[in-house]
Amino acid sequence: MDDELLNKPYEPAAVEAKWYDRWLEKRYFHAEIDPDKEPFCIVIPPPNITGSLHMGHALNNSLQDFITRRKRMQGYSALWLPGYDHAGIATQNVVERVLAGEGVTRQELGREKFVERVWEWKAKYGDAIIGQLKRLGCSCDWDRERFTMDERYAVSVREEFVRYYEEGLLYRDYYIVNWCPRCLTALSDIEVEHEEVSGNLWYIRYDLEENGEPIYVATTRPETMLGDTALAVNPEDTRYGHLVGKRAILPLVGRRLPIIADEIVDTDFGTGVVKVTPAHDPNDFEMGRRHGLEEINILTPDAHVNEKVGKYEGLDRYEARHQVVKDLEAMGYIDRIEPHLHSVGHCYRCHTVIEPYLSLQWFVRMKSLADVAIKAVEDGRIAFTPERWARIYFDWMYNIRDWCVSRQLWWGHRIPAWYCNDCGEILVSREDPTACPCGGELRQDPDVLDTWFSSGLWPFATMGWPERTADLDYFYPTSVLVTAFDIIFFWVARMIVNGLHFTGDVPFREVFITALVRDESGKKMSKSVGNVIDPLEVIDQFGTDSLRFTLGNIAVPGRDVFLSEERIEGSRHFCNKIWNACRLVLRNLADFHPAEVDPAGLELKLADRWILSALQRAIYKVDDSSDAYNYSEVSRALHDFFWGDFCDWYLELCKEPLYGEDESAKTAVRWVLWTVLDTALRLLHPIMPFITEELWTRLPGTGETLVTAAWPVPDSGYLDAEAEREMGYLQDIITCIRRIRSELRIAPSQKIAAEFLFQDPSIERVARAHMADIVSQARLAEASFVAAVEDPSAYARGIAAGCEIFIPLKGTVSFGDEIKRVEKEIARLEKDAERSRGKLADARFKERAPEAVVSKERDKLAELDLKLAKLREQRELLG
RNA sequence: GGGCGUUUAGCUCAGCGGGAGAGCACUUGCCUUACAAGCAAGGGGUCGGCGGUUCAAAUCCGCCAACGCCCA
Repeated sequence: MDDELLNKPYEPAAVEAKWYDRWLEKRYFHAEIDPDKEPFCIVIPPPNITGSLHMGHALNNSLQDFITRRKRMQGYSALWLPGYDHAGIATQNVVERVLAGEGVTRQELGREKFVERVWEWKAKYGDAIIGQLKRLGCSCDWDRERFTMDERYAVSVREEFVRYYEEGLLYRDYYIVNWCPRCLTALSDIEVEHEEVSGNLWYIRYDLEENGEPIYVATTRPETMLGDTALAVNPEDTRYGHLVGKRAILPLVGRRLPIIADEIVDTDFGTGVVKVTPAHDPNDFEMGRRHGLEEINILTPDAHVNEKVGKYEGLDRYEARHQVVKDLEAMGYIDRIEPHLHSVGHCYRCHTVIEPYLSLQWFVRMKSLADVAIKAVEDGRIAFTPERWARIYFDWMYNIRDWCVSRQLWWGHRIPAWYCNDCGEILVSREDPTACPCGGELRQDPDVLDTWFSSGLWPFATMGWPERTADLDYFYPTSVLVTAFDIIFFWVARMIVNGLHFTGDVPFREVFITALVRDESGKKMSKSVGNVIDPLEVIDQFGTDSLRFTLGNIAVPGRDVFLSEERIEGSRHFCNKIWNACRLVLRNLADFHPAEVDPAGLELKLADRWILSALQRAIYKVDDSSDAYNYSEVSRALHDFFWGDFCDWYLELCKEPLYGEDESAKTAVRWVLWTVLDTALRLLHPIMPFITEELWTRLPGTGETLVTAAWPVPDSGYLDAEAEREMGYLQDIITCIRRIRSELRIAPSQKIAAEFLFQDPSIERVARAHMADIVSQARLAEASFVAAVEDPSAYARGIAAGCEIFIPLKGTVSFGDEIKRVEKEIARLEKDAERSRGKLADARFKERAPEAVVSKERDKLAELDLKLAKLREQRELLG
């Protein structure tokens, strides 16, 4: 063959570089609005611009590409809309870290300069991410690439804010929020990660004002006592009923604290009396509002004690804790200290301990929005796969709380609210206002919006909403969202809420929740642990298709997946197998013209009919499993068909006619080879786009690209149960002889004679008709048919489907080996026979089990008994 | 505290009511003209434990244990 590429093992790098550029050049990935086609649309979960893509992205995007490519081949106008997310807090942190390396803080740089720096960062990493998606082979429509901070996208976000405000669903309030003292911003409830931390329970004595009666109060955060404005007990708690309505003295501070009764107090916690610090605990805050308590904020935004508590001012919260405890102890107010395990919230971006903090923030009123969103999933307009994730969604939605959307950051969508310095009026509008109606001076809210507030518009803002664009008309609602479970609350739920609210329709019809990728020891891959496998390194080493096939292979729905290099290597072997099989076929199809062949006129032999039948089954299986989002099954079906059926059996069996003299047989085989490869490469394309493209375009009579070629449709006319059954006999006979050869250590180069004694005439007919195949595959010198064997002890004796096979033991073979072989076989069959006999001896089995099951069992036992009889006879003859 | 998931061959995992499977690793024999990144054959498992349903359970149900995750 004169083609250099095909003379070597598969080299992914050259093939990948060649094809992706060509695909772009030809704009195959561009989705047109075509009324004659059904639309299919996926919007990418926009990766953060904080850095590069990890293995989770590789999995997620490989699967999206699989889905999109298959739909495109099925004739849909398939749009995969790409983009990335500005990721406010995460990106701001990353850039701040870079600045820190230069010895500058963002405050020193100033807001404007800082934001410029972030844009520079975005330019660099946005490109890097796109480069990675391209290396992965992603067939995104790059003409429609979007970024959540695009000017056009900002219009959508502004519209969202204004509409929510106008509808009364957005409000501004002093409220206790989750505050990150390092990021210096408010966070929403779900941006807080709770962790069990071992701390202490400090029992502090408060004295009753009227008579000095001691009241013991347990707390995990003694420093907050500085902001206490009450003590509380449960109204049902008989131990403390007499205290309610009286007052206690706050140690160190001397403030008089009312003692209140509130149902929220847990009688089992500590002593049953709790301190109430409305400005520093969410429960206390609620209690405080119910009872009209004073809210005393004792901390600065960076969690240092503020000027309200003279002596401790300037201490950070942990120094303050230490000092407060020390002082209390010195004054005899500490009753005891117990070790205590409790849950502490941490910032999901920087892992600093969260401080519940009173501040003025913007909130979205969620209840009514959530009700609509719940209904959409309940009535099936949106379906989750795997289904159980819907429950996670419901649980969260049912217990929804108002969403704090303002962030004290610089990187993000600026809140479109202006405050009048004179009259205090709040203006929220689509256009920037210049002055207050009262004539007063305006200042814009300095804060930005939660990133998820903007990404919650992704499926339709990317298509131009609030304008009614042609893209929205055609592609919206999108078809399926492919993402990981960890952002169901952050993102999936909010897109559903926004989609229903603003477009009146669901944003997507299905949500496919993919697995999380873990390393080989089961840990979540993370940079800090250092166990990440970089997708690009894997691609460099093994090729994109190997990585994609591996990711598909391990993608069992509903389970986290483990990735190891060994596994990827296995996929590389599969690539190479495909490559080499195609080399064999291609070198024999050089002058083959499929268009000139009339399939109806071909004389198909058993192996041809069998492989065509298996091919149809592979199509059915790939279709069913793809529709069920079970990519592990898809890749297994492809692997088993291509390697197990096509390479191991058909390619070996086809050589005889392929290299033979019979022209019509040759034509038939060449047509089958062509057909199987053509179809198999189409089936493989969505998961292994590069290698299949390279090989398919080399097949005679195909086309310039597989990207837009038609997806195979199974032809039930080729399903052939008879061929499958008969091929099974041949495989059984061939394997039986090979096993004898192997166990008797007969070298492959040594051709041997075999005598066949048939019990089953129908099998005999098949075997006789295909004896040439048996001879070639089992490496026989000659085959003969006998009615009986004179001296069986001179033979190795194999029992296959419907026949006995005798192989002369001419001296070269040890009788001892044959005895061992036969004994082993007997032992194995006996186990099966015993179980089968037991079943059939059970009257209730015969009564109640379906007839088909019973007769199958009977046949099985009869066959086993027959085989056993022959083998036992052989064992005795061998002495 | 509430919920979910996992437990099958040495390793990683499929299978989820009727004959225990794959890949890797291991053993044996092979450079057989597509492929040694390969071919052929083989060894290896009371399917976490206990109980139940069923003619039949790795598969369905209950309890328990271990590990992991989510929510509070």
